[in-house]
Amino acid sequence: MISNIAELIADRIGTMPASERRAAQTLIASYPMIGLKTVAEFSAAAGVSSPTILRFVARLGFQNYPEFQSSLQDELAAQLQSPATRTLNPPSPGGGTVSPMLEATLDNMRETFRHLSDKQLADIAARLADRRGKTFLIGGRFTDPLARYMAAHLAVIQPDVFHLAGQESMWRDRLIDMGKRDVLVIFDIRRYQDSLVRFAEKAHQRGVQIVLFTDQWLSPIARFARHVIAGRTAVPSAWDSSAALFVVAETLIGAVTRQLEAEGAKRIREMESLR
Amino acid sequence: MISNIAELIADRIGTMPASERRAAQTLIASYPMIGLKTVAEFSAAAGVSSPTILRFVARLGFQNYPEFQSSLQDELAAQLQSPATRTLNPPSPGGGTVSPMLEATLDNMRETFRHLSDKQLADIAARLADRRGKTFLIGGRFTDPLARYMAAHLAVIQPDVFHLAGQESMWRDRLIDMGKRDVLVIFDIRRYQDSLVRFAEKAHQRGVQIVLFTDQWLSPIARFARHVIAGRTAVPSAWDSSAALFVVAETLIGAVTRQLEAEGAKRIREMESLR
DNA sequence: CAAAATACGTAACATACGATACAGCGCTCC
DNA sequence: GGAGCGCTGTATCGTATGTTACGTATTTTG
Repeated sequence: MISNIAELIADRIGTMPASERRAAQTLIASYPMIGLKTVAEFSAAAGVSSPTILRFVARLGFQNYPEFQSSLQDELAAQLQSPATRTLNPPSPGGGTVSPMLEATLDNMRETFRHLSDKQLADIAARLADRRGKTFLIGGRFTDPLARYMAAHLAVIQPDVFHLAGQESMWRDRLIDMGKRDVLVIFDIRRYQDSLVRFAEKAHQRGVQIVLFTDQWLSPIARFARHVIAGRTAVPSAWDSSAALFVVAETLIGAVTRQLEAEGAKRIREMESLR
Repeated sequence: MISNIAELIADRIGTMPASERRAAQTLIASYPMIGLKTVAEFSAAAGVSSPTILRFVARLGFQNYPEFQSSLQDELAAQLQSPATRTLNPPSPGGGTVSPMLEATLDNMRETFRHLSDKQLADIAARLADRRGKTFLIGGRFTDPLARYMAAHLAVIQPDVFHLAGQESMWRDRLIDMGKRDVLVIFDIRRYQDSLVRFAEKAHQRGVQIVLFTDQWLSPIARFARHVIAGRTAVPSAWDSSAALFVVAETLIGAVTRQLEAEGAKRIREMESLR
């Protein structure tokens, strides 16, 4: 049963020619506002001609453009009157595949942040913003992208940020550059990697401050860590979700950015001018 | 400070003549839908003549009727995009000071999935699970980690998954391996990277099916993409958040895993035994 | 590889829409 | 009670908008 236009589009987008598909995608991207504007504006936004928009609308089963718009408006009106139904994409009747996943992920985030105090985040952010030392980041098999992501952002606002990539022997040797004033950010969730544990231990012995992103069962690295962030990772799936940790990482990036606002802004301007 | 048209009307309704007041009340009664319809419909609903509607609109300070409508639409769009401003989000139970960052991120996810149907995700998952071709993944400056993350997971459950890393010249040459049966997953959010656009175009010309992860403003690559996922990226910060896209990526990984359950399980067992 | 079919845009067209001019009506204030 | 003013609707006009016809480009099929 198809109850709204968005679903209708999703249902038929597969049978559409390229240009009409572009129209469909443009509409979905800012649903449903573009559809309330004129054909000319719609076509310009989608980068196609007006007849294509009209053909697209006709393919959806409408007699003409105004009828299509009325339908969108009715839908909007219904939606506005009962905000409760705003959980659009109705709880997919039957074998709902998406919702449980998303729900679990959102729960994970709420739960993760519930166990995370503002103070803790502020402390870590202050540590990362403290520019007397260097910042190293590293992750495990599936979490290394998180380390990269964080490194990419931190590197924009401050110098001396290094992502440790490549083979174990490569980054193991970087230990020699690390000291008391430096920070090592490690991402490690189940199954915890021995190589990372060993690396963390060595770094710890050299006095490096370790910030650990892990799951709720805590990687053994927690022993050596100055700060531990335990994220929820459980989702209805065979593997673990890193989404909560990702959001914590973004939150930290935001906090650090704010602390370094002054110099950060200057830095960003400089970078722009280097392009 | 008057921020929306409803307030504006409430402010001036006292100074209006009878008929215009009727227009105002009619609009408020089913705000803002009537205002999006034609002057004729509006006037009929209010039981006044069309010139009265136009005078009413003029009195609110608009030059003409279309301008008034655009203003209403903008307002509506803003409202739809930040559900937080609607009082339906229980202000974080427990009264803890949750960072606005987290709130924005959660909103982004809800909003992103609101524009994303199960069908769409299922289609993309089916495409990715279809093992007649290869899967390539690539991302931009800040989104490449997402490509890596997805690649790492997909590679566990199926062969022929390649993350395109390193210098542009490196992955550009990989084009020669790509054909009609292959899928290219691209992550590209503002500021869109020229190199990626060029790459996507070339791949498209070779018949490669492109799955694009982008922001709500749509990377130019959308032109060439078979499937477009538009995630919300706005957070109270200087940069854009990729969290919503991350979650979509995880959801897709989950869907693909489920589709390949049978062979996937076998594959994972094999891998385990290789350790 | 040729031929047919489909997709797409340009440009001309018709109409429905917003805008305006004007006249009638009621109200207020000398 | 009459003159003036403001409010409102009817009728008309110009135009922006949706629509359609047609030619070219592209893809598909035999």
